[in-house]
Amino acid sequence: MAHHPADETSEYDVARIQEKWQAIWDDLQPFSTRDDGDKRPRKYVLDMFPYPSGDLHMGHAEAYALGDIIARYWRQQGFNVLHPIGWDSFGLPAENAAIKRGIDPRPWTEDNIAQQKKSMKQYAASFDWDRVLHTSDPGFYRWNQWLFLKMFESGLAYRKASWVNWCPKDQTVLANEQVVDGACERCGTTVVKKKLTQWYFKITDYADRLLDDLNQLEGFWPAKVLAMQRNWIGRSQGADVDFLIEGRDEPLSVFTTRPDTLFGATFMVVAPDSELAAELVAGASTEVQENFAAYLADVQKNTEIERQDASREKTGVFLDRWAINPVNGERVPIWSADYVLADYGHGAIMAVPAHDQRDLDFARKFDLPVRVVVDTNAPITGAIPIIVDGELPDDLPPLDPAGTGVALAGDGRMINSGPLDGLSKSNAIARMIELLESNGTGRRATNFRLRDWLISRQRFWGTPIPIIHAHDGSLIPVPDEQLPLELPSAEGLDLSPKGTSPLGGDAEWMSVTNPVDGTPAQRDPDTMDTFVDSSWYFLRFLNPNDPTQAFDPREAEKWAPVDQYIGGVTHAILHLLYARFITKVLYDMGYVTFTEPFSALLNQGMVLMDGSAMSKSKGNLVRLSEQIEEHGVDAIRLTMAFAGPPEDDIDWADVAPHASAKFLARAWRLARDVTSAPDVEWKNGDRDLRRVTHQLLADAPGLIEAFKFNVVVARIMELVNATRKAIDSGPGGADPAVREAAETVALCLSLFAPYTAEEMWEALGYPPTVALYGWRKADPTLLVADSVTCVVQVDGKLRDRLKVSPSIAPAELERLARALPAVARTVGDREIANVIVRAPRLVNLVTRQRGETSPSQ
RNA sequence: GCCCCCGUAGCCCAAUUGGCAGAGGCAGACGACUUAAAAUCGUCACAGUGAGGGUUCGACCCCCUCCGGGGGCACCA
Repeated sequence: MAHHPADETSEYDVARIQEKWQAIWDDLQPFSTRDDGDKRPRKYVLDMFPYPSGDLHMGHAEAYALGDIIARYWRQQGFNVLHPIGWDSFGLPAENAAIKRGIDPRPWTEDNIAQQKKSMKQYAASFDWDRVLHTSDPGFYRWNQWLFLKMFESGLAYRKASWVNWCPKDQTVLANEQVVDGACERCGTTVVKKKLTQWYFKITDYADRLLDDLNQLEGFWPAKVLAMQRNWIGRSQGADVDFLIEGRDEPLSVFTTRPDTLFGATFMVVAPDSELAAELVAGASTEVQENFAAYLADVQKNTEIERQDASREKTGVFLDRWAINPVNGERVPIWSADYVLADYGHGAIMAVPAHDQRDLDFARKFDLPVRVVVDTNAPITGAIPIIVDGELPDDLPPLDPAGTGVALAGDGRMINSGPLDGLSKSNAIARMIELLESNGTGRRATNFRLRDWLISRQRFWGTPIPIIHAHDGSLIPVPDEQLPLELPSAEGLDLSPKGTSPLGGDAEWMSVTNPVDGTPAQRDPDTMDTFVDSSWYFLRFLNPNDPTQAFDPREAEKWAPVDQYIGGVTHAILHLLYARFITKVLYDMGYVTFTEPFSALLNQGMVLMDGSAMSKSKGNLVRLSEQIEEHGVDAIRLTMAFAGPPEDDIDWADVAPHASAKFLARAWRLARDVTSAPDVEWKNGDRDLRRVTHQLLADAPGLIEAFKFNVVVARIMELVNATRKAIDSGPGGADPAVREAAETVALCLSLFAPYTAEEMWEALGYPPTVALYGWRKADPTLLVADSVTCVVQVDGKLRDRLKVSPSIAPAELERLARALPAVARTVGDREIANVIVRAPRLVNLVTRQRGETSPSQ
């Protein structure tokens, strides 16, 4: 009782404790990573940085609780842990709030950051507060501009005119990744197509590496995220095939994954919105041109949602042009239809209706020929159809896709295909590619679903693109000494969405002198996608205030890549793909020595209320500030950790923060009830309690590293219960084992409930701070039980138990088991056929009827 | 349509990866303390693992089929 100051109440007063320790931590700065002479091994633990729209919410509370457990864990294990935080402070919410209130986005953003920072400190997140960054800070986005210019120099940033996704509400273009089910990811408005000249990053140059390097992350990233990334990149292997076009000099190339079916190509289709279609139709009759123009107009009225509806009727027009099949010299008609996409492959396909469902649907609609070239009923080694007793079954489906309407997509043997006849699908593909390559009419080819990353935005609140448009149309980088190219004040600017960049309305800002020849020129009025900011911010944390470089490569060598990244699965594709891409670009440029930015990834689930995501409109919003007010920070953090596996969603209706608070008070009371001095000899303590303590010391690290935080909390509860029992009805509060147990509880709790842990640690007679006190190793002699329970089974059923030494010999164990009365009774007059002994845990006696030599049939 | 994940007490979740189904918590019942209540402390009850089949001496765990829930991709040639 002597170890806590008398002037403090004996109540567990959450508000008082929180205030007290925030002041101490501010003073001691226990989580700073400034010391260059630090010889400890390093860990970089990073939480995805928040968007400063309002105060922290329950989702932040979960993410930052989990990230903080990991950061505190590695510190406790003796690592020098870098755990920084910053704000993703550019973007639409600030801009929209500014428009709504008629103010500049800056103060709104700054207020929110100040609020969130205060809340994070209260939440006891162990961030290094010396390394804060904001992406809307010119000191940060200056290096965004540097990155852009590096990309521009190396040809990875380029402008092109194309049909882009356009959100009519936000009045801005969207990256492919920001279009979900044909609607704007942000506001849900149906996205339309618009032809614009925009800036792109050439991520497709890295498609192979982005896909192949995912293998390195296997086991360290959630399998789900790896699958989503692989799906998104969508690599297809096949061949390009060149078709001659009558009346055209250049052949037309198509991409196909099924070059084996080239003999079955009966028509070609080009995307209506492609250059190719326009060119082909230009040489056709007036009637065809009119038909095509009408069709194209029709297609462009369709929204993405309508176009992606695969069940809708096929549409198209004949272009009255003809192509020559390079393998059999056949003339095939060329059609245009919107089921072919302009920006995939070559914007044109060879149609093989017998073996492709889309082509078959089209052929049936427009009465085009269907020719089967793969006998999908012919037997293939290891594939269907199944041969029964050496005979083919006689109920095989007919090879009549035109009649049945079902394309024959399966494997089989080639027919009607000249030199390919008799080959299996995979052999025919290989053979056809050889043929095409030797004739010079085709070649092996790969295509990706992934498109280049559209990075320009027609909005104000983002990084200005550092390019000057000369009067002759040439693109000139803003000279380095003129960076940062700062955003002007929003005052007097019309930020409201109108389809053109607000910056374009600032004539003074827009006008610039061409740095090459001194002539008048214009700035680029667009700003960058905020995903550019977050694609490299983890490197900026290494020297967040360095005015001379984006990051110090030597610091990157020390700390990067990020050892543990923590964030929501909502960023499984976009942010992670872009960060992986930019990391590879920086690697190629020689700035970093690694190719993947995040060595390990943990996705936390969502916090729900009554089964669905919280929202004001649903009326199921739980306010973090109110939860903290009611239960305390520690109880909320603990509840987040204890609710279940981190990647599972937490339904706040299913968890009990008040129970966490009760448990923490219970733990805290242990420290108060310890009556021995800090220097007692633990080895004289109660052995049973010590065993529980040391079992936890032995198991906790592995459980934390496996992210089984809920299990660790359960085990701490177990130790608290055992300690309570020892105090109240065991050896009592003076027993050294009770002190050892209470100290262990404090050490473990410091990961989850820092305030309670500090308070206990102080009450137990130690100076601050428990967060920097190292982990204690378990005593192996306390991990071996004096005796273990051995299960005795007869025919797999539990019949009795034995208390035996852990080191008992199998033969001895079997003898003891056979001698048990319950065993003898169960075996009866049956004969023991087999004995399985897994000393010291289990004996299983397998019996059979006397006289039988083998188990009955 | 294709691919992936998950189904364990009323509820949230464990189970050393094939060896006693229960660590922990919520909710519940009972008891102690109290004039009473709250808080606290203690005791107790509750499932045979979504269904069916298979492999095995032995299956929550591995295999197959089905049911239920969740997620990703999808006119990408």
